[in-house]
Amino acid sequence: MARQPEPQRTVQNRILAALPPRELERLLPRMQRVPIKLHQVVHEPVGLFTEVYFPEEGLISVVTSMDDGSTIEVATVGNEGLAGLPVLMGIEKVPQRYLVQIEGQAMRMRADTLWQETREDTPLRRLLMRYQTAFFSQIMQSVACNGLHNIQQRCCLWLLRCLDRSRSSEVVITHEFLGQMLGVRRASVTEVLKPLHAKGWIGHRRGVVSVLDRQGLERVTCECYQVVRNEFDRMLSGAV
Amino acid sequence: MARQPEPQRTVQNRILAALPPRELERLLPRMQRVPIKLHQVVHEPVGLFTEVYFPEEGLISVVTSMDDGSTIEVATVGNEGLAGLPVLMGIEKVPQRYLVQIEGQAMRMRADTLWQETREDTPLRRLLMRYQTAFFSQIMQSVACNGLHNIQQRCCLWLLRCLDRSRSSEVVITHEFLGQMLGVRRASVTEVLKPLHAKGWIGHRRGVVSVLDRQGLERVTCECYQVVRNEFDRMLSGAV
DNA sequence: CTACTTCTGTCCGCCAGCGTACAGACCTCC
DNA sequence: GGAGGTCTGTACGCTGGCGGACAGAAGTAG
Repeated sequence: MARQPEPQRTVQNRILAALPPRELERLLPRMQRVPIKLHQVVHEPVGLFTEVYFPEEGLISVVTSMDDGSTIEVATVGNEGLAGLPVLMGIEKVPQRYLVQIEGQAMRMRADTLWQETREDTPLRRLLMRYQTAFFSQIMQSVACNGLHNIQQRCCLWLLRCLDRSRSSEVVITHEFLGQMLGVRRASVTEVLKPLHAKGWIGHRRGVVSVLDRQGLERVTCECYQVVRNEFDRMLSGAV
Repeated sequence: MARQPEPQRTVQNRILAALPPRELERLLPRMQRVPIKLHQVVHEPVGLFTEVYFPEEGLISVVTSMDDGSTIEVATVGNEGLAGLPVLMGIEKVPQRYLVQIEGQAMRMRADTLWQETREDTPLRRLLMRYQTAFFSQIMQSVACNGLHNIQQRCCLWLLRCLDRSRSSEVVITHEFLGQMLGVRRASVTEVLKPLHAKGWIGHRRGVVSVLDRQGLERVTCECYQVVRNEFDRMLSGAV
């Protein structure tokens, strides 16, 4: 698919896009469209949240580390959301790392601007609160998923989520890194990918996994994929 | 420990207790102190959130079920929090079940009252937002915990959390039920409790686990216990 | 006291995933 | 083209937890 240069006017972030046009117009000057680069760290556990990101394309992972050095992804943020909810809550520091998993671009806003813009009952605040609830559901579902589902299911889930946020069907990631996202050994990743490859659902290149058959993956993923998707749709569609 | 009848004036819920006195006084008439009974369901996935609960004593679990009938706890709410955050967000339905795990009492408020009271930038809203951020951290830590830690660690963690919310050291629960909270087999619970019993850290009665040695449990639990505790303290203490 | 239910302890074989290790494949840079 | 780093495939033994089952213990109702 040829990459079309986006006109600056349309925003691809679903929250921003849902704003009343005049409100969006008012806010646009306070934001900047910036590229988000692979493995760029948007927030460190030690630092302050000085800026927030509304992704338009690409994916930001929220990752936790344990004392023993093991890491695991605890949430993802794509064009349906915002990386920086704590700012909305008046909090500037959280113990998780936010890092870019898939390249793309995002609308960036200063943290204090967001804070000002959401103190009153504005359309933006309403939308963000709905998003927040869906985000809660996403994480809660992940708690359950990590407790109940096996590596292959979770690996497919992860690939599908990436796919939804990427315009390409190629995911740039090593098995080692993917293992860190899933909280498992590198070798386990290789092992669960093998049968998927054998069935022709995915392709390989060094450091790249490409999805060839979405339906295939959807068949072996756990229900968590749909549950979370539905919940986001419900929240962003305006249902109570 | 003899159970003292609480004077109606003091609230044991940490959020309410942190309100400015006049604000609390204003809100008290809009709340009711109610007992919360073992296994009482505070919110069903199908129903509406008509009321919210600020627990004073006892514990409310947030539980998710999968299509295959397996269940697992995804969060807990004690006297540090509120069961009903989605209401704050203008949402009335969530796909999780809220059920009482440890008896006690809570301050109950109508959902629409909470909504009205938190539309503006009130002290209650500020506190709830801080709580919300800590709650996010709790759930994220649980995602990691379920992905990385073993059953014994998680079981101890669960017992400790109960203990923190209970005035007694006895937790009324069957292995079957505890298994459902942890997302594991009933027999696995029996197995991980055995060594704890052998070390004299816990005692048994049919349907009851009593904690005899906190320190012992803390030694084998994963770091998640402290991480979450610290995060709640940080949020409720007012740090940014 | 008896009958019945429910809860707990235990045991079996089994398998997913772990830790570890090593060799070959791939890419990049010189 | 060659050297060196990095990524991937695979293998081996081990263990934690599973599914399933059953017997005995502890309550409960009659």
